[in-house]
Parts: sequence; structure tokens; C-alpha cells
Amino acid sequence: MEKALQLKTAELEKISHLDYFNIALSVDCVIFGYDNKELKVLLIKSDLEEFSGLYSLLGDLVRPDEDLDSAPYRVLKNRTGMDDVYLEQVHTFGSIGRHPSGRVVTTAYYSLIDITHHNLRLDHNDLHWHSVNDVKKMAFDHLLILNTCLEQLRNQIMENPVAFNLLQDKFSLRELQEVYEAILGIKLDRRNFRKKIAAKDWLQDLNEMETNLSHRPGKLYGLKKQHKRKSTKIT
Amino acid sequence: MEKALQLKTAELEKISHLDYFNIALSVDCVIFGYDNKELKVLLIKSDLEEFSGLYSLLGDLVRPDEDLDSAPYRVLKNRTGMDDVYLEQVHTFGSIGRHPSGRVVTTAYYSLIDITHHNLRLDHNDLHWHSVNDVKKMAFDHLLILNTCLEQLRNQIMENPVAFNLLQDKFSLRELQEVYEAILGIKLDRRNFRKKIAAKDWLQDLNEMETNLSHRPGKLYGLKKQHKRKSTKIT
DNA sequence: AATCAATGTGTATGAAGTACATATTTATTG
DNA sequence: CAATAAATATGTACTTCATACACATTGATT
Repeated sequence: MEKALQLKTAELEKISHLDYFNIALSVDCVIFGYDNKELKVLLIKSDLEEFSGLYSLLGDLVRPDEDLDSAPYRVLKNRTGMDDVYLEQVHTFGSIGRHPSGRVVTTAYYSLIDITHHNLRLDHNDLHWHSVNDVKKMAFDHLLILNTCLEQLRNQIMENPVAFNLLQDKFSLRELQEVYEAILGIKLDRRNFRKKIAAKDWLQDLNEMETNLSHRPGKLYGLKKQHKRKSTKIT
Repeated sequence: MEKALQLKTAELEKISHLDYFNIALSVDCVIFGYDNKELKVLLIKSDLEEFSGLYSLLGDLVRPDEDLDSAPYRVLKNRTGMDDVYLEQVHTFGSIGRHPSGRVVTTAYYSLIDITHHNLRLDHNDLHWHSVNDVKKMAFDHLLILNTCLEQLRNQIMENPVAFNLLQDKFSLRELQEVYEAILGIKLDRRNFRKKIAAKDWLQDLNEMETNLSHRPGKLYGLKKQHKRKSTKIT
């Protein structure tokens, strides 16, 4: 048993209809968005009886002919139409009882998307944005998955320019700061925040100003090209 | 297809003998040790023809009746007899072609063990310690897995007192520093290292000294009880 | 012209990281 | 037993980073 992985193909065939392949593998996507100064997460109503009334993450079983890391891109593309997103693997959850219908191990990914920019078909897919702070109960172990991803996101945003994916291409420093505050759940000092971001050399000054405000407009910035990550994982 | 995870049990039965369960799930353990001022990793000779002469990590298929996170503890216990180790999930690798015998997705864990303390049955299991720096080629994608785990280890040792698991219960600050140097692959300043470690409040002064040295002996320390992590994952 | 509501900016302080040298202890050796 | 060798133990100056905090400026509105 202990050596199963070292067996040759023929031997592997023999054991493949023992219990070894009775574990299904899925991916679940924690898709973060940002609206109304709040961090949101995109959820779907669970149609498992056990979880009636609860929401779950967007997931699907991994197909035998796709890379594990490609599966969440497929899910995201199918659900939202987007294929230029930042997706990161976070953790794999595999407790015996986590799925009521059978043994399903799931690998969790998170993604940050601009809810205004893309053609989200929320109605068609029965998808809904939820304020992360308001989500108290979810189907499966998805609340644990959500919290794990949120924690990882919080740990990353000062190192990597990922939070920018929540915003449109042009944004003011105020908007950027509000995004950071929504993710971290705390207020930040404006001058120190700007100093810190400036030190990262992430921003491109677009020489444009905000418009249609009833007060002094701020300068608009974009994320420098060399820091933009595009999907390369669809196989 | 996209909704497979939301299907009811009966429906799940129906599709369970389509291709969905033709992905096997394994765990692989990157077991780090420390000897002769070098970071080591415990490897086994691959007995796949494709990889003849190469070494691989210790792994096994996940059993249907065990939690994913329990599997590496089982592997480690079976291989080394140890069950009081620190094991941490790092990443899941699932490229289509990563295993020549079929579709196997593997979740990687790392562990740090004291190579002197436990009853390692190296000969019996055909296990060998390799200097991490000398490992240039491995079976499967195991070199990638090793490097991913090493990177994560390096990122963790200043936050979490994990490196201590490489040492025996009593150690001098010099030994501790040498462990850190071996993991990070750089030399550290003695005074600054001690200052940093002292600030963590990890160490218990044992009021003992090194013995059998041909020079001034150092004080011996232990890791404070509240920081010792024991395995709780065997189901 | 005055008011409102925001943007934009700098400095002083404390905390943490880094570079670096000397006195002390033990075992060993002549 | 005195001198030497090889290590331990420790503190300070310097720099870098994080934090706290206030005022002048801009553009729209009245």
C-alpha cells in the first residue's frame, strides 16, 4: 500500500478500481470584488438539500484532461466570462466529511476582479455579491475556505500589487486606499499610505484628474504594465 | 457539468464512474533534517523505470477513509516511526503530465525532524538523507515540490519557531544560529541573531552548559513549552 | 466672494534592523 | 601553572522603516 506510487503502470491499473480513485477532486474559487467601499465575495445559492438557503463558492470538479491550476480559470471564465484575472492557489481542504455527497477534496483559489468592468452574468447564473463581513454561514466548509483566502489576501497586499485588480484601470489614491481599508478591515493614515505605495513603484501617473466631483479632484493613476498579471493558465 | 458539485447524492452516483474519479490523490512529504551544518532532505530511490536512478519524496495515495491532512502523518509514521512532528501543507501540484503512470494530483507537506532523536529505519526503507544543496534532479516534479517547500520554510522561520524541530531538546545559540544559516543559505551576524531570537521569547534558559568542548562552552536552551507543536492529525 | 469638501504634502519621533569590537571563559599545551 | 587557542557573551552608533500628526491648496457650489 505504502508503495502504490512507485508501482508500474500495469500494477496501477489493477488497484485503480480499489478505493483509491474514489476520491473526487474539485476546485473552489473565492472571487473577491469591491463595491460601495466594501469587500465583496461572489457566491452561488447551494442547491444541495442539506444546505438549502445557504450560499457556496463557485466550484467544479477537476477534469481528467486539465491541469489542476487551470480548473479555476475555467470555472471563472464559465461563470463570469472573464479570462484576464489574477488567480492564486491557497490551500487544499480534504476532511473526510466536508462534502455530504461523498469524498471530495477541494483546492481553493482566490481571485480579485473588477465588478464593473466585465460582463458578469449574475442573474443568469444565480450569482450574488455578498459583503465579506456579512457572510456568517455557508454551505460545506466554505466559510473556512473564505476566511483562509481572506487571510492570505491580507498578508499579500503589501508585498504584491494584487489589490489593484479590484479597481478599474484608472483610479485615485483615495480609491486605492479605500480598497486597502476594505480588505484589511482597518482605517489607514492617508499620508503614510501614500508614502508606502509610492515607495513600491507600482503606480503610473496618468496625468489625468477625477471628474464630476463636487470637490477638489484627485490625480488618476494606473498600475504599471510590468506589474499586471494576466491569466496564462487556460490549457 | 459545471454544476456537478451541486448535484444530489443519487446524481453524483451516476457520474461517479464517468471520468471524474479517474484522478488519484496523493501526498508527498518534504522531510527536512539537519546534520553537519547542512540542511538535509529525506529521499527514497524511485522504483519507477522512467526515473531509474533518481530519488523521490516520500509519498502515498490518500486513503478514502482518512483526512487529507492526516495522510502525511501516516506516511511519516510508517516511514520513520515518528508521530510528534510538525507538518505543514504547502501546495498542491496537479499538472496533467506530472506522473507517468496516470493522473495523480499531489498535495505537498513539509516537516522538520531531529535526525538523531528518532528511530529512523533508513536501511530498511531504503531512505537516504541528501544535502538540499546537492539535489539537482529528482523523479516526477519533486524538485519543484522540494524548492517550493524550501521557499516556504525560509519564509516562516523568523515568524514561527519551526526550525527548532531540527535540533535536539537542548541546544546552544551557536547551534541554533547554524540551523538558521543552513536553512537560509546565508551567514548571520551573531549579535544581531541573538538579539532577534531573544526578542521572540521562544527560548527557555536551561541553566546548563555545553560539555566536552575544547573551548568555552555555551549555555543550553530549549524551546518554551507553549511553542512546541505536536501532531494531532492522526485519525 | 465665501464656503465646503476634499486633495496634497513634510517633519519629528520611536522602533527595528544592521554593522561592528572587546572582554571573558574553558580546555589545551609547553 | 602560565600562556595560548577558540570559542562565548555582550552594547552602541547608525540607518532605515513605521507612525503620528497639521496646514495650505484646489475646484465646485452657493
